[in-house]
Amino acid sequence: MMSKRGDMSELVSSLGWLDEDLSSQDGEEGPEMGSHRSIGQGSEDMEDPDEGDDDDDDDKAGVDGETQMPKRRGPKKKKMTRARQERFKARRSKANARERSRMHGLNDALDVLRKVMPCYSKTQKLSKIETLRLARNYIWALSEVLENGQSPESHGFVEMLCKGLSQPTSNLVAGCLQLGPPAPMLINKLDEKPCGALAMGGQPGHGHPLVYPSPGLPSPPYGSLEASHLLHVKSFKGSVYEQHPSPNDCGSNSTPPYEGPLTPPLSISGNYALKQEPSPHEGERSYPSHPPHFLSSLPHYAPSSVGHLFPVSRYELPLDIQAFDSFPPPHMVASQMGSIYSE
DNA sequence: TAGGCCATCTGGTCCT
DNA sequence: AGGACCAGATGGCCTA
Repeated sequence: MMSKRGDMSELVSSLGWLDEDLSSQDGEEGPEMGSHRSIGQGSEDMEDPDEGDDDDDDDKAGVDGETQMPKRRGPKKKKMTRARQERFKARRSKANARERSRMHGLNDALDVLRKVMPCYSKTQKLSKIETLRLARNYIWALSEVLENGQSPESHGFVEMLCKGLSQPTSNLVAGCLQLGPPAPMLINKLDEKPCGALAMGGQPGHGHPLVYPSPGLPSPPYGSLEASHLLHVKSFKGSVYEQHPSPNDCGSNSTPPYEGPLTPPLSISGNYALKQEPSPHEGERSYPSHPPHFLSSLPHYAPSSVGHLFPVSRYELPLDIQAFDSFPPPHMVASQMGSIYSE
């Protein structure tokens, strides 16, 4: 398959805008990146700002409308002097480094987010998209707890958490929420144990073989529980199936569940005996109409304070997981989240 | 081997 | 002018 980039490369090269030296730019950056790295350098970035007025903007000439000039007319300033090459390379290299740094910051933030999710695994990281989906669901579910009094032990709560998640992620979450109350000795051993094993056999009397494995489902391990995350699941003392869904559960309360165009239907629904009805509004977002009120108590933080992201290794959940018989009260959630951004 | 996920490079656009 | 942000492209790695 000839890629677009490949096409551009050929085009640019044929126009003589490329200097063979450029193909080795950014050589200091990582082992990857192959031949495509030098593509697209016929843009204005290549132009030397010192070259005079009549040299520039021949790209824009074709865009500005009145004149239907072709973008490139004739062999103008196609020569890449050594100095220009060096300038361009330096600029590109700096931009690449910034972009890498920016993406690393984004990934660090995602890691932090993963760690405050109700299910966290060192060995089986949630993908980026699944992390975001689970976070959305978690906020949504907590808001239901706070605003509508929905029980975090209810079947609807778990259903909300798993809404739109992929099958393995749903199993991971469901498996983690199957845990009984954390025992101190158990907590220390949770790190490396797949939560599936815990759910199935680690907690006799609490682990109900209702969630998985299920025929056709991938087998655990999907992850394990961090001790700090047991705070999120401590309220799940028994199986979620020890209760019948109440009229307050998400399926019937005022806040319609999210039914976005997400991943394929959840097999977990079978395990939970949940009904995954196809949404009549596929593609529409159906979030709660207003943000959870506990979020309003979160401290404001300037983006700049998040810019230098706190090292993940230094991040600790400040909540005492033993302190609550149920979900942490909103103000604790808020303070916890506030502490994330106060470093 | 196909597909999913990811990191990286890149050029364009917007903002300060 | 330079940086931040974004989206597209690409190739590597992993797994079913």
